[in-house]
Amino acid sequence: MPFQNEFYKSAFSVDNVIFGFEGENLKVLLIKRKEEPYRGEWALPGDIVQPEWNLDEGARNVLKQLTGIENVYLEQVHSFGDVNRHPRGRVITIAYYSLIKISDVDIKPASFAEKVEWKDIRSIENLAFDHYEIVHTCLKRLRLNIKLRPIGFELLPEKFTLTELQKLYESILEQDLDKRNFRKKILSMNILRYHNELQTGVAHRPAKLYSFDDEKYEEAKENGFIFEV
Amino acid sequence: MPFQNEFYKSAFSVDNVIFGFEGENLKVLLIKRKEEPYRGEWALPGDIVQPEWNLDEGARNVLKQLTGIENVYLEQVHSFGDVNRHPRGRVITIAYYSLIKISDVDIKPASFAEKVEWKDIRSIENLAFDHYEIVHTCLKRLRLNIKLRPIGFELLPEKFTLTELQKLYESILEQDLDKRNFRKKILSMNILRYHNELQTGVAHRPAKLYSFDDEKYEEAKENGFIFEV
DNA sequence: GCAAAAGTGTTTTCATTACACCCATGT
DNA sequence: ACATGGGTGTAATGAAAACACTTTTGC
Repeated sequence: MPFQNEFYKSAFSVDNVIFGFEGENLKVLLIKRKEEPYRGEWALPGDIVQPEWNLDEGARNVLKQLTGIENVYLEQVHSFGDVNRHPRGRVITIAYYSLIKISDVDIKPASFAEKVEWKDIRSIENLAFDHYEIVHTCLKRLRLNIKLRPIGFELLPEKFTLTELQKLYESILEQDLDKRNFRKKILSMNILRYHNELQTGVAHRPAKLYSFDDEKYEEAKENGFIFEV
Repeated sequence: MPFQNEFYKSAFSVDNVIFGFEGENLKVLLIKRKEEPYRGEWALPGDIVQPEWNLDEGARNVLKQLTGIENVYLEQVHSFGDVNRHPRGRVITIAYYSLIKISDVDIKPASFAEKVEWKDIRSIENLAFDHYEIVHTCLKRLRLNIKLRPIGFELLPEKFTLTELQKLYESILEQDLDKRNFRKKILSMNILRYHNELQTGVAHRPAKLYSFDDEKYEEAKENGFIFEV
């Protein structure tokens, strides 16, 4: 098997830090490895890049295998290639992160994983390989980008409340935000659509439901609007 | 030669966008290729990453071979791995940029290059492979980072005038800055050292010479200072 | 009627912008 | 004396921050 030989000398993989948001917590989809090395340990989902795949396709495939979903926000972050990062040989990995709506997903057990679970970002420790470093590098990048691009919405259901959006920002940025100022800023951007719909089944005044309006955003951009939180 | 076989199936390289600054222009060090593919065309300096090198080392080696210098600011930017980006097989390249002081450098002819030259960033067109895209991806990253970190100094001689610094920012950001406001902002950061030295040999009032003071910067950071231009 | 989160405006504070003239040197 | 870039301060503007109470619903 020539591929095996080659693999253990030098190979490329992609690893995908799949972010989701639930309740008030940012989560990452991790797998428990079924095979050596690092059998039984938690790790990022990833795969060897096949010769006929582009890098982004590799990252999308990882996601699709695990969750069945496609068309998500995906961003390449960094490549990790320390000589000794993989105990079986030289493997350079290209790290991506994806943003998905947890509610859209039914996790599929994957062949290479004993378990697949959403883990709270703050509870993550001790991952296989250099995956801990990868997760935190991606988190740092997410923190930067969420302030500069309207990508937070990718983590929320189609329709969401402003409080949910605020909690999302707070959990990613790890800082509290002022409710009034946050709402003022977001609403003044004029990139949300209000559906004349309210939350139901909550034991308090129901909140208005909004969705991100891509058309409005594109229009605003043409008029010189620059997203920034 | 097993390496050759493997190389032409799948390999990884580093490419280094080496930025320099001279006069009022941002420059990039390019080579004219001596060998196929793309013989005679301008390209980025790069190299195959040897199995025993970390990625950063690969990028530093490229720089060292070409200029003899070490200890420069280096940053990984993005990996490019489109299936067809290299006509001879699958080659994934990891792009870096470096910031160097042109005055420190005596360009060495490299074995793989017919010529090596500093090219004005605005004059660059039609590079080999996907190197044009790589240059512009790195430039975009530099534009972002130069606002958020005190790295502009890496492109200037040890001692520089405030006008030189301003011109540097203007050429990278491609926008004019107000002289008084720029100086006020930079000086108020308190991260420069004034040497009680002036420019000499200029046909106008000589400017004060400053250098970036790393100690002051570290101290300021500890007091919560965040660099931003 | 009580608990729980939604919703809402104004003032203060601070950073950014705009702007024009005198100064020191070489030729 | 003139050309060239160096050096400087203040007022106006606008964005961000601080801050507390009323509203609507379910139980």
